[in-house]
Amino acid sequence: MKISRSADLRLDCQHCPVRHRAICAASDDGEFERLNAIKFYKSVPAGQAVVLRGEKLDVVASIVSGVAILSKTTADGRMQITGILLPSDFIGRPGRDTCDHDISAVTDLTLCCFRRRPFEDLVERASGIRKRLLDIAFDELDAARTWMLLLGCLTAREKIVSFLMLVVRRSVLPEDADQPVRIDLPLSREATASYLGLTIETVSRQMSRLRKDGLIELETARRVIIPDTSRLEAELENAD
Amino acid sequence: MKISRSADLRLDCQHCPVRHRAICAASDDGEFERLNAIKFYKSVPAGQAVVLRGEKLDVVASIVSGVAILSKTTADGRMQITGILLPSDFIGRPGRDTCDHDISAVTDLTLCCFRRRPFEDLVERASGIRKRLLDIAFDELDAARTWMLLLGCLTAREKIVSFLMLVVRRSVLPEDADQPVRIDLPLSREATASYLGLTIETVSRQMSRLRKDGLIELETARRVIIPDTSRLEAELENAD
DNA sequence: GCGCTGCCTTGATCCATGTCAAGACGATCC
DNA sequence: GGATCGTCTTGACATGGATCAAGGCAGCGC
Repeated sequence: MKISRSADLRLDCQHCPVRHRAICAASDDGEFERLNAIKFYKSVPAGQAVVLRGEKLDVVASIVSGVAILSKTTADGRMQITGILLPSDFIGRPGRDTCDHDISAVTDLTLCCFRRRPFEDLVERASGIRKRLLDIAFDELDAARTWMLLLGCLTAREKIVSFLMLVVRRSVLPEDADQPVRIDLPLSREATASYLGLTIETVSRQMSRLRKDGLIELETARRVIIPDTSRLEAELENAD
Repeated sequence: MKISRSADLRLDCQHCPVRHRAICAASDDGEFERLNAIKFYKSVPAGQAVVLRGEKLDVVASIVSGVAILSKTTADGRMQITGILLPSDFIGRPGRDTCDHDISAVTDLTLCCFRRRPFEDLVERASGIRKRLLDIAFDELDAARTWMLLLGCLTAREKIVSFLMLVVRRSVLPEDADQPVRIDLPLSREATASYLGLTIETVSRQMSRLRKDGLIELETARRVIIPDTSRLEAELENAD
């Protein structure tokens, strides 16, 4: 990733939308100040790569706004999306200067970046950040393993329902979940297919079947209304 | 996991087979002494669970000898193995007292355990252990994501070849890899199937096809001879 | 309005892998 | 040796999802 500071970004930690969930969340005042001192913002336009596999990556970052994907690709071009990155999610690997993933921006992205070395030094000294980092790593690991269950064992319909419920959980407040819910899918059909280990056509067909079964309505291809989330979730009673 | 100390285990760190690869690897003398002071050994017989999903787990541990598996299961019994644990691999999650996985012993197991709280305290104070732990977590994460590519994109044959090569890499010295190699598969056909997101029958058939194609020989079902590892690996030229 | 272009949907067909079923093989016990 | 049991292999068949192919539809530039 080229480190091009975005002069037009004047975000301030006080008003940062991810202040309480990102890597900086658990830091006390002193740690926070030091993080603040070394941070800089960066924008990445939709569709552009943030890093490619094997490239040098000498920053770590939090996503402030936008959606990115982590992916791996086979030599002959088959791609698997291994994670969606939403605001507050963490990018990069302390202790290593290369990346073994492709990361790319799905929408326009704002990143809060830290040069890796100063960040590592800070992690050494700041126990709040350190704990948060370790927790983030283990949470990601749990999520990856949960996704392995999905990829290896679930049917196409269960995969789609799992994906819809994932978006609901990340974008709807728990207290609103018993009413009809409208969600915007962060991924195209193609990206969804790649995330779920399916093809575009299968994703599309299963969406149509869920619509015919009355479990969802499609306002547009990317905007979904779920009249009753518990009924949709019930489709997973054999899964999870 | 019940903490039953094994009185008959008198292993000593000096002669520990995983001394240089496990969580203790990067620790300096002082840290090492303190780890040593709180460690205790535990045996788990083959087939027995180490922890079940949701159970309390108030220790962390390194595998000293034997093979264990991490797995997740759906409500109706479909199982996905999410990782194989071999000697030097790490079990447990600092900072959390429950486990969201099943872990079970495939062979008789010897674990080097640390009660979680004292271990966490030590991690706070010992930077060598801390770095090693973070590195282990990120390595596991990379491995999990690589496996997602396998589960989502590879064919049955490619999955089997990947698995065989994985065992080769973990059990054969690099300098011996250009000669015919004999490996003992750590998993039954059933467990292999579950690891690869396949059925027993498909695993068995693909092994037979690899045999007919002259890429492997089957001394027994679990003991495989690979006359030419590079030729086997070439089967993956479209994958990875 | 019209014609692109990119994304999505739907239908027809195919095939890799799953499912069901029948042995084969090896270990263990008597 | 023979019976039994668990594990593995092989065959016949079924099917979920992939592939191939043909439009539909919304956004955008002209």
